[in-house]
Amino acid sequence: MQEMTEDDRLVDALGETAFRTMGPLTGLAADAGLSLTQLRVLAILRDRRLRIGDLAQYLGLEKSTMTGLVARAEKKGLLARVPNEQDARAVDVVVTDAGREVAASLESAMRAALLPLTDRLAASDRRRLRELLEQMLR
Amino acid sequence: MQEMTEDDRLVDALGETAFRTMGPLTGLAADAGLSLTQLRVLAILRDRRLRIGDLAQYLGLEKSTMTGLVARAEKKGLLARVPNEQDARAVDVVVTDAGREVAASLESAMRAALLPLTDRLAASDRRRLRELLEQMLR
DNA sequence: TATTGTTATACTCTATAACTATA
DNA sequence: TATAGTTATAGAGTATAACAATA
Repeated sequence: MQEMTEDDRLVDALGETAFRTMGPLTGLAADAGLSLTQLRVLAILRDRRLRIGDLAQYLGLEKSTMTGLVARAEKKGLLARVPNEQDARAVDVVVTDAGREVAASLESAMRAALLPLTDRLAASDRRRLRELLEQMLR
Repeated sequence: MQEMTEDDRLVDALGETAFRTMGPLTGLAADAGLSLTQLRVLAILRDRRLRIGDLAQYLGLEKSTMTGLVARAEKKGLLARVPNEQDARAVDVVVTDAGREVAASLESAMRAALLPLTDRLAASDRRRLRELLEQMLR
């Protein structure tokens, strides 16, 4: 049996962390009648408006997939399509007031749901972990 | 605008880390013709055999969902169903040799795919991050 | 001609409800 | 009667390919 390297162990821990984080998030989104992807779209559009194609690229999805996601969120009243002023082919996607409310209430629920994950760490370790993750993501 | 607490920032960083980790993993699994869930099943069954219901519970899915997942993986030759010896109603799921090969090759590909995520950290910081994550997950 | 978004189609994932076989 | 798993059905997410409107 091959010994795992230090970096292998880090990568494994990142993977496990991702699964343990996604679980609660998926559940919470589902409770609100949303998929994780729709939740991400809501978060992304919180402070900007993007065209369908840009949104798709941002999420690594096909344009046609984005069309469907936006259509379903629009039917729920969370997003709206508005014509792009510069380019008549393009469509801007914006969050509605209702969408903003849902996003805000989910945001706090998610923080509450993820916090228990960090229970095993002392406050100083949580701070250090936060610093390291932020640096990694920068 | 409310100031974010230290813990809020940690939770946000965990969420972002999860998304940034899942992206590459999903892509790699897809390249191998697998969903992330099927990959997890392969990993879970690496060193044990579980019944359909136990697998479902482990993953937080319905039995009927598990039936489909196993059926598709079985059709690809990665998993096999074997009758449970104690209970004639039950079915054990096991990984085939082909499944083991796929899992092993994906494992190394995944490590390679996630490593760049940690580029911005010095070796000592990567080590510290690994320690903190392992402690958190313990 | 090239690009933006939509539509048509197909497959996977997921859940709920009804069912079969066994306990 | 209760449990294990399957089947039928339905909706969401995803991709590919073909298409219409605009650039």
